[in-house]
Amino acid sequence: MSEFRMSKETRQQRLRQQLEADPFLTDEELARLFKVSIQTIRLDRLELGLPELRERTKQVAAKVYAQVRSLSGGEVYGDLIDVQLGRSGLSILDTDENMGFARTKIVRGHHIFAQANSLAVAIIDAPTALTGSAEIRFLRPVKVGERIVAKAQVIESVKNRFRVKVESRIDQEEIFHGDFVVFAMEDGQWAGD
Amino acid sequence: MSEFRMSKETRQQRLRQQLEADPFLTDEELARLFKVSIQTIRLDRLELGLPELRERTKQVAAKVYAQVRSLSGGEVYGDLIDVQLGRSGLSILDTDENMGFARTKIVRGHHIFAQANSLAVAIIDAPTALTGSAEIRFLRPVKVGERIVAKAQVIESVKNRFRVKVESRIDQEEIFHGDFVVFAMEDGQWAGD
DNA sequence: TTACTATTGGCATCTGGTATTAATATGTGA
DNA sequence: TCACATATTAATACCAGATGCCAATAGTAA
Repeated sequence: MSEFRMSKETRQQRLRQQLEADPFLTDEELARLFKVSIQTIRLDRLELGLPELRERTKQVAAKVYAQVRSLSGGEVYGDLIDVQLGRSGLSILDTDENMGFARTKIVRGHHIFAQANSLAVAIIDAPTALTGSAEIRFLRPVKVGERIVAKAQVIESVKNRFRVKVESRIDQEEIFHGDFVVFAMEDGQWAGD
Repeated sequence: MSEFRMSKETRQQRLRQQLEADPFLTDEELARLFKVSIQTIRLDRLELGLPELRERTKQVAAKVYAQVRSLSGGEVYGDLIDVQLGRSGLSILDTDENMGFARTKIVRGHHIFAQANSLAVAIIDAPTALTGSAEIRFLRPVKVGERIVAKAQVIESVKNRFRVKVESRIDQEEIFHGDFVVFAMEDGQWAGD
């Protein structure tokens, strides 16, 4: 019979945690969970500034969606500033929120790689070019919001095999470099594979 | 005045594509887009078996959410299937149209890298982990639509420095492998940088 | 008791739909 | 050209999961 009555404060804290753990709970379910009325839950959400179920769902969905899309963009990841086909190229990437880890705001390595890789491929003077291998190094973490400038240069080419060096900088400071081996190919070379 | 009237069939096809590209469109917006009434859109969705906005949103959200939550949500590129923190992990990436070059339908290397890299980082048992360097090799081109299974294994760890080997396969055939050096870090280690 | 906060209830309203039925267009074959 | 089929639009009732607002009640400390 002794129905414990949680203090408003602790209830609200737990509410926060609960929704963090599972954002797909309706107010009704939450009300049952905390043994209070639906209205109380709504008041709590209001006071805490927590959005409703649909909004939460949308936020979860949109977050990932943006992430995947950002990697899927055009043929070059970043903005191509200058290209001398077969020789060198330059691209800029403005990093943003959804390229980074939510907690640390540090840009995930594969975005930095994507910029370098797509640039390395873009400067090859051939209908199609594919990365064969690469040796890369991340020199310091990049924070969300920083602008990365990548410079690529062909340093050797033997037949259809190119070695491309890419250096990425933020304000002159080198934050990444990579040696890429890229293969140029005739159209349809791999088509019947 | 010549208002073109798309055939029902082509409209429905485009509707499908449109929702694939952006699942967050209401019937109203779709109606405007296709210049038909809202009812027509609803009939189309019914015939095509396409769920309503909220359902679509939920599905996108749930998919992400299903991925192991050991990291904060959708931090991994691909679907995390299994993780033994500090030891090994497995992820699947279903490649699609917009991961590839439009002309050749070959998946851009950085998507393959992104899967491997984020997996390598995910299996480290630390609040934060960052890629320091990597040596990678693309063994054959991947065509759009193929399913890549990446397997990662920690093969050495000295203090906060881990060497992780990742092998990516399509139907048992190895298509990529990489040696990553990943650093684990305490919370806030780079914060004041 | 009084005063105040916390909780609950009731009601109108909103969005983005489903489900159903009916009224119009529009096109096509005979 | 008429008749029928198919496609489109319209109208209405209903639902979930909310918001916003106001009034009623419970609990609690001075």
